[in-house]
Amino acid sequence: MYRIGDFSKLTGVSVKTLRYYDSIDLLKPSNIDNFTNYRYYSDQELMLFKRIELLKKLGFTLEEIKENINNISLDALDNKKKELLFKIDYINAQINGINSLKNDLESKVKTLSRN
Amino acid sequence: MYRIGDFSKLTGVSVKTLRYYDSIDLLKPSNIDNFTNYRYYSDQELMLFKRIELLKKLGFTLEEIKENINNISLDALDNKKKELLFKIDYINAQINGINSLKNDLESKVKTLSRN
DNA sequence: CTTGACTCTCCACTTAACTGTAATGATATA
DNA sequence: TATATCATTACAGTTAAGTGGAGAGTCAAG
Repeated sequence: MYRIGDFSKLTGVSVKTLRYYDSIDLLKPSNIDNFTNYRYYSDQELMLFKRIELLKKLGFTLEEIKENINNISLDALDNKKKELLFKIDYINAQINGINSLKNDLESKVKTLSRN
Repeated sequence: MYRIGDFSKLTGVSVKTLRYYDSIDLLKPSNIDNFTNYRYYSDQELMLFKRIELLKKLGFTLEEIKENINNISLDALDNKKKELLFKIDYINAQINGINSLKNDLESKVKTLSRN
C-alpha cells in the first residue's frame, strides 16, 4: 500500500493529479482510511495507471479512458484512429494554406527587390 | 458604416464574437458613438476581418493574429508551419500506437476463437 | 408616441485537465 | 514530545475562444 505521495513518485504524476483522477472516478485508491481519509494505492492501481497513461498518449481523453479502461474495443480504437487521421488532413490543409501565403509573400519580396 | 448586427451578417460571425474581438483589441470598430457606445464598422474592418479569418483557418491563435495582422512575416509563417508539422508527427506516433494496440487486440481475439 | 428590434455593459459559464492556496489534521523521526 | 513532512478538503484560478443572460438604453417604422 502506497500513500499518495509515494504513489505520485511511482507514477510520475502530481499528488494533485491523483486526487483529481480520484474525483472524476478514473483511478480510485484501493482503500481509504475511514478516520483520516488518507488514500492508499496498491500495485493494482499502478497497473491501471499505466493503462491510463498509455491511452492518454494515444490521444484518448480521460472521459474516453474511463469508459474503456477495462476492455478497450476495436471500435473505440478505430474511431480514435479516424479522428486522428481527420486531424492530420485538417493540419495538412493548414500547411498548404501557409505555403501559398509564403509564396505570395516571397514573390512580393522579389518584386520589390527588383526595383 | 455598419452597425454590429449588419457587420455580423457580413462576416458570418456572431455579434458576441465581434464584441469579443473588440475587447481583446483584435478588431475594433472604426468608430464608436460617444453617447450610445454603438459600434460602427466600415469596409476597412471588413477587409481586416477577412485577414483574421484566413489566419485563423491557417492555425494561428487570435493572439498571434493580433501580432501579425499588419504584415505577417515569413518567420511567423515558418514557425507556424513547423508547429503544424510537429503536431502531425505527434499524431502519427499516436496512430502507430493505436495500430499496435489494434494488432494486440486482434491477435488476442483470434487466439480465443481458435479454442 | 409606441412598440419591436437592436445595442450596450457586466458578469458568469463553457471544456479539459489540471494547478494554487488556505486552513486543518496525521505521521514519523529525532 | 516537538516538529518537519505529509495528508485532507474546499474553493478558486488557469487557457482559448467564445456563449448566455440580465437589465437597461436606442433606433426605426407605423
